[in-house]
This record gives sequence, C-alpha cells and structure tokens, in this order.
Amino acid sequence: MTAPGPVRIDVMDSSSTRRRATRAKLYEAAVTLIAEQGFSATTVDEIAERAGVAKGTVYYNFKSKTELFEELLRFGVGLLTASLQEAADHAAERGGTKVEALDEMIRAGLVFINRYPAFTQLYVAELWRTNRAWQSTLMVVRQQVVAVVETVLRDGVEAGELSEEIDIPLTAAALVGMVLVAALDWQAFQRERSLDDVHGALSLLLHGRVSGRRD
Amino acid sequence: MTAPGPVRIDVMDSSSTRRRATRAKLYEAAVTLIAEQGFSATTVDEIAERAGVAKGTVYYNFKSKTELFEELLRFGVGLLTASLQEAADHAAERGGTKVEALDEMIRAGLVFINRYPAFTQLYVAELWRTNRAWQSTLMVVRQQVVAVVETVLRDGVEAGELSEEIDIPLTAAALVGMVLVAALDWQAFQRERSLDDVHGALSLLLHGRVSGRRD
DNA sequence: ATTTTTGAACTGACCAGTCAGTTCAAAAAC
DNA sequence: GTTTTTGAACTGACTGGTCAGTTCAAAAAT
Repeated sequence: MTAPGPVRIDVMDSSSTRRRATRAKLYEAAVTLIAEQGFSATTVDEIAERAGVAKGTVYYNFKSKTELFEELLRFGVGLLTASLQEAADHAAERGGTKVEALDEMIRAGLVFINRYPAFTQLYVAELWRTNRAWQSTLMVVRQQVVAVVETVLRDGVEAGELSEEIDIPLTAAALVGMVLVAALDWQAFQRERSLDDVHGALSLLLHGRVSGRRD
Repeated sequence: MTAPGPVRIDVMDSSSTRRRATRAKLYEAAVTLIAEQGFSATTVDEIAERAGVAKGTVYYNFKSKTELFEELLRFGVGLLTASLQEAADHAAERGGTKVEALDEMIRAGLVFINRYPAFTQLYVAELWRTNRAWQSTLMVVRQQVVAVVETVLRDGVEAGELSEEIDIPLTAAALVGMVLVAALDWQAFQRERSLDDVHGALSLLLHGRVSGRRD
C-alpha cells in the first residue's frame, strides 16, 4: 500500500479551498448590496451578515472595504470580457461576418447582464465617477471591455466589411453603452420582455434597419 | 380696522428671488459633489460650504438632504427634456424627417451633457438602483425623458418613415443609453474629441451606415 | 415688520477598522 | 494510533471618529 508520500505541498497554498469559498460568499453578498445602495451606503457589517460571516473575517480576507470592492470589480469584469471574447471567437470560427460577431457579442452581453444584473448596475453606477479611490482600477477594467469590441470593429474595417468612416473608439463606447443601458432598462422597467425581444431591437439598430425599408 | 386686507398673495410665495438664488447655489454645489462622490458620501456640511452658505440655510430651504436631492433631479431632468423637446420641435418646424429629428435630439443630448456633465453622471449612477428613497421620483423623471424619444419614433413609424419592425420602448431606451454612455465616455476618457466627432459617430449608427457601403 | 440667513453647539445613531481571543484540522511527536 | 502542537481562519466586542438633523438667538436683507 505504498504510503501516499508524505509531503503535502498544498499546505502553503494561500488560497485554500476554505478561503476561496469565504471570498466568494463575500463577493456575492457585496455585489447585491452595493448595487442596491451604492458603495458608501453599504456597511461592512451588512456585507458580513449577508455572507453569513463575522465582520472580522472580511478584514482577514481583504485589506479594506475598498479593496474588497476593487477585487469584486476585477472579478466581475473578467467574467464579462471572457464571455464577450468567447462570443467573438465563436462567430469567427464559424466563419461569420464581423457584423455577425458583433451581433453575437450583443447577445453575450445581454446574457451576462441577465445573469448578473447587480454587477452591471454597480459597474455603470461607478464607472464615470471621478476622484474616487478605485478610479484607476475602473479605468483598466473599462478598457478591457471596450478593447474587445474595438478589435472586432477594427478587423471589420480592415476586411472592408465595415465602413471606413466609423470612429472606432467612439463607436465601441456607443455600442457598449447601448447594450448596457438597454439591458438595465429591460431589467428594471420592462421585465416582461424576453431576451430575444431585446436582442432583436438592438440587432435592428446595429444592422441599420431602423430607418427605411419594410419588407 | 380688522383689516381683512386685500389678501396678500405673495406672502405665501415661497419662491422669492432671494430664495431661488440660494436654492440654485445649493443645487449647483450638490450636483458636483454628489456626481463625484455619490449621495451617501456627500455630507450636508460639504454642500453648504461649497455653496458658500450656512448649514442652517440648507435646512431652512429643504426638508432634508434627500429632498434636496430629489428636487435637484426634477430640476435637471426638466432642463434635459425641454432641450430634447425643443430640438424635436425645431426639426419638425423645418419640415425635416423624423430621422433628422432624432439626429437633432442626439445633438441636443450631447450639448446638454457637455454643459452639465455632473448632472448626467449622477443621473446615470442612480437610475437603476432599487430600494432607494427617491426611487419613485427617478421613475417619473426617466419616463419623461424616454417619452420624448418614443413619441418621435412613433410618429416616424406612422408616417412610414421608420420600419414597423422596431420595438418602440426598447429602441427608445437603447438610443437614450447610446447617447448617455457615449457622451459620458467622451467626457471621462476622450476629452480631446469634439462634440461633432461624437455626434458624427452616433449619427452613423442611427442612420445604419456602420456596416457596408463606402462612398 | 417680516422673511431669510447665520453659525455654532448639540445629540444620538452609525460605522470602518482593530485586536485579543477561539476554533479545529492537519502535522509532528510520541 | 494516540497525544500534542501549530497556525490559518475566523470571531465579535470595542474604539475613535463622523454625520444628519435640530435648535435658536442674533443679524441681515427686503
């Protein structure tokens, strides 16, 4: 029965399973509370209580309330960009056009917001504030999102599929904004609509079929 | 005696010139601070100081910090809708198409945001939050903005100028979002661009000339 | 003469962050 | 294989400070 070999390396792994689980619970608790109330109005006691954890645990796992928030931002935006990138790659694999890729990304964005509405809310609410502690984190994180869209636009222009007239950074920002706001509005004020309804409306705008032509 | 007196109406006039001026100073101070820091992180003392007014004056003019904020929201959105409506009417007078009217409204939106960036920031940051004291005020105020756009879209469809496919409420929300986010992004991250650049990019999207056709 | 503003003092609630102490599963010693 | 030790993870009462909102007498403005 050859002993399993004594030396257990993972002892030093600072991200033990237990710790990871605790952090995840804290993210989960913080994201909803901050989305609803804003950062300043949300207390660390509330976060701890909602996570089912003592206040001290928050400070054992994070340096401060602000740091918890910043890591939450990085974590969430990581999920979003991965999802957008995957959609773009997927469309590319299938040999679709860049407009099709954008369309897929819009859908991926909507799916994400539908699954994590609180995170999106919080992101939009904080993004354009100035002079806040986490400003630089936000800028980095915003750039990650926009860059994914910009790349697709750039490829589309190079391939001659998109108009050379378009201003890539501005168009990317506008597209992201369109999806964010339409989705938040859907979640907040038009819950009865299906994801396909929303996707359809945005797709129409993207394809420029708002004006003109009826079939 | 017993002078029943000619009922002095203006006694009840709570909006004397002086008071209006004080309130305006308080709005002005509050809007910047709250846009930068958020509602909860902004103290009444700060607002009073920035407005160059004593703290007691704040409470003489407003019932509470929350009420000051709600009135600020109503005041600001009043300006915005008036501006959008004016743009729409203006385009209509000139006998332009509805797409032209939308284009004018986009420009009016950009001009507004350019003039009152702090208000826009604050509006976007608060709009989709839930469970806050001023939630109902926000819903009313949002509806006013969206309604202006919806009306133009509806007229456009009726006139056969816009596709009957479009989903009016969703499209209106998406258009408003597109402008809001593109403009905030412009203000925050792409200051060097001119208003015309931004307007051009959005106009291209509106006219559906992103994909295809180069001249 | 009445409205509006001032400013400073006060209250009571609330909150971020700290720290001395507890828990417990795994490693080491026996 | 039983006992002891270790230390990462967690706990929650406590502290020092902050803030919204109140009060009010006196001053200024109209």
